[in-house]
Amino acid sequence: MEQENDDLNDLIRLKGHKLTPQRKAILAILTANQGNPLTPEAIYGIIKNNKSKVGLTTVYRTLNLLQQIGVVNHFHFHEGCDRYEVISKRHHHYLICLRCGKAQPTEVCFARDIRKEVEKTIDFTVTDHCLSLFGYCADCRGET
Amino acid sequence: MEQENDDLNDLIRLKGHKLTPQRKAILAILTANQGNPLTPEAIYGIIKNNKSKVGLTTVYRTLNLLQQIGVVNHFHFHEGCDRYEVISKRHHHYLICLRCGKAQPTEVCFARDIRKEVEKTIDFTVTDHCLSLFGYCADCRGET
DNA sequence: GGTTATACTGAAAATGATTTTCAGTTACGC
DNA sequence: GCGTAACTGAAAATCATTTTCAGTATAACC
Repeated sequence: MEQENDDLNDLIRLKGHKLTPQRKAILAILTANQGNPLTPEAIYGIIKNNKSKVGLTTVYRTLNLLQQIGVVNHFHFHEGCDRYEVISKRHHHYLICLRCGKAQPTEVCFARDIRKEVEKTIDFTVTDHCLSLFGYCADCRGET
Repeated sequence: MEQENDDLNDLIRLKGHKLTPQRKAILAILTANQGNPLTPEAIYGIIKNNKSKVGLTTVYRTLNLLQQIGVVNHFHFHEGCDRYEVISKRHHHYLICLRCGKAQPTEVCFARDIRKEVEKTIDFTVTDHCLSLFGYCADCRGET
């Protein structure tokens, strides 16, 4: 995990940005939470729970930077705010429960097929996609 | 088109809500813009360009109502605001150009396959999904 | 067709997420 | 080590959206 972070830390420098303690802290939190995309507010909360001290502004700015250099992805869970996660080797999407709000990852994705199909019919080059599935998790399905 | 609106207007009453001129106006704008999901602000702008006068608050409230009774859908185009469209018989998704921002609909969708595949591996009932494809349209592909 | 309760509307204020500003601080190339 | 350009954080600004509340209008009832 430390190893992993070293790589990502190096990437920040490689892309011409400064490696500050704030950026390291945010990246560490994100890598410790793979499979659990976090809101900026949640990241800020985790930082406050540790001794560290990073402004919320910096959390937003760092997430934008990390997204720009291709380290993190963001998701919309119909919540009014975005969630961020480090991009992992295994492409995945989320199943969001409409009752309890919990999100669980799934590796099921037909993006390649969709892309191929789209590009066959429309003159458009697909480079990215965003898929979220909504429904009810095992715990919530039975409830009224 | 008028015919179509009559059906939707009736639905508002059927679901126990009052049919006000404001709601009729907003629904008319939405039905006149199928295949072109609009932001609340855009709807408000169109209303102002006509003689009509509807508050922005009412636009938001009406969109929520229409969504609740299953008349409209909303989309996220990574813009910071949602877009709304009347639900049509033909299920579709959008291709959003990362340069010019234009969105074009496509009927390509593997939702049924994705759902089946997900439910085979995870104990989760999928009821809805949200898919957006990003990339470059024919006009923008060549540009620097 | 008039009356009335209740739902609806609009302006302004409140909220919540995010961005900008700006003065002070720090990483890192030299 | 030094200097500069990039970075940070607090406060203010912005933008989308929701709430509040007093006034208004729909449609159910007579």
